[in-house]
Amino acid sequence: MYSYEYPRPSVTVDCVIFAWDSESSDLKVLLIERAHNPFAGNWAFPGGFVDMDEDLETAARRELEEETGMNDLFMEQLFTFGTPNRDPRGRVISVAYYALVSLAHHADQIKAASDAADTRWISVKDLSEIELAFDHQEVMKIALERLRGKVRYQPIGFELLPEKFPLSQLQILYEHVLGTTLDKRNFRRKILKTKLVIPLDEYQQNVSHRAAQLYKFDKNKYEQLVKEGFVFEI
Amino acid sequence: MYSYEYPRPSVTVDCVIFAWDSESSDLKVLLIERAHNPFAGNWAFPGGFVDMDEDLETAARRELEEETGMNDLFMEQLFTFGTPNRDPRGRVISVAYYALVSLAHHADQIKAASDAADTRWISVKDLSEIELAFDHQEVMKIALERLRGKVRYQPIGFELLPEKFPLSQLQILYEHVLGTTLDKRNFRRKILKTKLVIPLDEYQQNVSHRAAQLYKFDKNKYEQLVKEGFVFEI
DNA sequence: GTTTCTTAGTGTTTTTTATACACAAAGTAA
DNA sequence: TTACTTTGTGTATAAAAAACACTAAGAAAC
Repeated sequence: MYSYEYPRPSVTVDCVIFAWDSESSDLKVLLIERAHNPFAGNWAFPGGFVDMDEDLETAARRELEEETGMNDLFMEQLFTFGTPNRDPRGRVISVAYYALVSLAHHADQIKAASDAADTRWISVKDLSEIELAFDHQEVMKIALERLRGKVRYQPIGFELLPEKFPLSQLQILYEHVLGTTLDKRNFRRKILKTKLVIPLDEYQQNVSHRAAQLYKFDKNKYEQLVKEGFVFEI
Repeated sequence: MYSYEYPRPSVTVDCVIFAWDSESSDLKVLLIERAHNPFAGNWAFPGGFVDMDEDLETAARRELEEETGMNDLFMEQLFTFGTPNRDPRGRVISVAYYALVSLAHHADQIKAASDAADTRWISVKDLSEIELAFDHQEVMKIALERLRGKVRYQPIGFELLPEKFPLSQLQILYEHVLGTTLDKRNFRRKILKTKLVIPLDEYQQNVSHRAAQLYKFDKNKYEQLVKEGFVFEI
């Protein structure tokens, strides 16, 4: 154990908050423009210090709620970044989390947050051209890899969609995250075979073409099936 | 940033060092018996404080080398544990890593380490009956889940075997880690189809039955194939 | 109100991959 | 020489993945 005289690192949490924008079919992340140095004017993931009596995930959820107004989102620890000079002010070890949220579903809450002058949803595909603070480009890279890897064997894609969605939206989401194209018939067959999506007696509204049937994800059924050894796979 | 008066957590690294004992076909981890309180007499994973100017992985590799005498092992960040009261002495955040090593291959170095009175290789299957310090049972659980998950889509099983091994050893290793039985012919076909194992003109020695042909893993070829988009899968 | 445009929704065939399964040959020990 | 243990090998069946194209619905434009 360090003596009290011995310097200790600071410990922070950072949150990569992914959102799927159904309108524009675009994967976005929430970024904050830094007002002060270091990296004033650059963008950074929301984050902050971990309180001394606070659990890491609790701290991450607190940051998440502060920025989006939402709790109870899908959230998972991503990676811990601790390169000695990642923060010029001193030794800062950052435990990164990533969260998934549907932009359409929570449009109202999120809008409040994103209306703040210094907070913005930025498309993942534009991110390489933006100056990110600290090692947040690296954080982003690892978050994307994780999302890509995980979406195939855990039904987390649904966390990014509104409660009710057409299957085409789900397919487009998968295609964007995985960076591939998928055959419509094969994709629908596969999804429906899992029995994890429930068809509703509702249809898309305000579209200028045939309206698609809406479905919802049956999370309870999934959790029950997992206990029985079921493994989701796309 | 915390002011210097504000208390900060300590940050440690802990290493779950997995080894495969070919002799007894047994998966083991390296544990240290604690001499002092808290948890005197209990077993714990090797670990220690991160120096202020030291990278996290560097710290983990330093601990690993101190305990096993080996460097350059397969090692990966596992998870960061930070529940406020996981260490009764104060707030300690532990970044856990896991490493893979072949017991047979490095028998000499490891023996030196494991000969120390307080250091021992303990079979994973006996671990639930052993009193582990801190939250190390939880660490163990997560390390095993990771190993099980990862072994199927990354050729890390080879890291646990000696340089030259018969295919039967590889199969037994997979069966133990995955907790299943595998068909010999199908398993061999699958492994050979990847072209990642090179058959040698050498055979098992000192066995009281027909000696099996030895193979070695072609790591360079694997890394090259990965660049071309190859995905290992068992 | 007919035409145009866009997206929804649906089956079958072929190819690939996974699974199930058994016996002869090698080599050591008794 | 016999018994025992482990190696090493092929085929047939079942399941899953991939490839592929047209009709129907509905809104918008003319």
